[in-house]
Amino acid sequence: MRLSDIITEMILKLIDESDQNVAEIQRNELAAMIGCVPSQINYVLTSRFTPEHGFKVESRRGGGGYIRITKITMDRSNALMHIINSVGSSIDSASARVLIENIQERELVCEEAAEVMKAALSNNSFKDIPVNVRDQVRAAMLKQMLVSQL
Amino acid sequence: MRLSDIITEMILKLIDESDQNVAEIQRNELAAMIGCVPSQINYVLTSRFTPEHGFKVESRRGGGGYIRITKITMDRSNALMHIINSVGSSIDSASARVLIENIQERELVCEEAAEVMKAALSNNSFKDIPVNVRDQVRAAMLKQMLVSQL
DNA sequence: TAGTCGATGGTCAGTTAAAGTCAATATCTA
DNA sequence: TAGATATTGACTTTAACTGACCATCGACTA
Repeated sequence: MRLSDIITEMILKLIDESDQNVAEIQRNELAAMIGCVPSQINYVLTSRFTPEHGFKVESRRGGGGYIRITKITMDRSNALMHIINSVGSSIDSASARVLIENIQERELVCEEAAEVMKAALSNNSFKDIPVNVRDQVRAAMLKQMLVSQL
Repeated sequence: MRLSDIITEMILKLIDESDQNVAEIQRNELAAMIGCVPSQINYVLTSRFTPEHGFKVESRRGGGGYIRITKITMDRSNALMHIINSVGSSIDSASARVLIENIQERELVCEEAAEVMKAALSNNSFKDIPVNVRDQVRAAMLKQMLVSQL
């Protein structure tokens, strides 16, 4: 059995045992328990606990640091997830705007958040970004912002 | 639990209990009560009770010395304007994140909006933007987003 | 009134305790 | 066997914590 699978199972088990769909781990501790290098934990997190997989990962460095993995379950989040997955690797300005207005109307995000998203994606913000990567950057950013609302 | 968190909570509680948004402590006494070195109190004060966090700290040495921590209250849009004006034409990722966390803590924007801002400015979103314009784009975008919340 | 002494708080450089990144290498799988 | 996936470990960054030494204040005393 692969290391990655062992780590994945451990984390899933921790989430399952918690009543909040959250697992809070200490990277070094978990690595020691499993017997792998700490950075392997990062690999698993970035390859299998991504937003696309329905997870949110937060962390803090320094003494008393931690990594918190949350499983997304709610309806609103499901709808958002669906939208996130529908955004490809590139999106033009007009489509992005329509999309944001749509999720706002459906009350998937609050008005303030929607305003911030529109501001972030505005032409004004993008004017120094080379044209050839704009739509790509916009898509990545849009997804990142939507994920933050899960 | 971290020492810093314990100290932070103690101070916040003292402020909360006072009717003037002020806590007055004796450094050595508090340190002894918690069981840490006195300078740890300073660490907490400089890392979590700064003006950016909305606090003012005054102190006096010598016999009968004290440390007085005051919570500043300011009108929301004035505070936001002040912050927008303090952002130059370029800002690095870490500074931007700190800034957003501050305005969130001070409740100048709602949590959702702050999350969106952090997501938009994350390194992840900026991956495809040429390094030489990143900080510039970030500053423009940050200001644009803050303005959207006025 | 000047000096000094005890009681405070302040500073800073160094240590420890995390987590993050990245490039090199290994292993699988189509 | 080529390309995707997995694994490793050296190096980086961030946050918390400590202790030795410094600065300031107030009171007391010669």
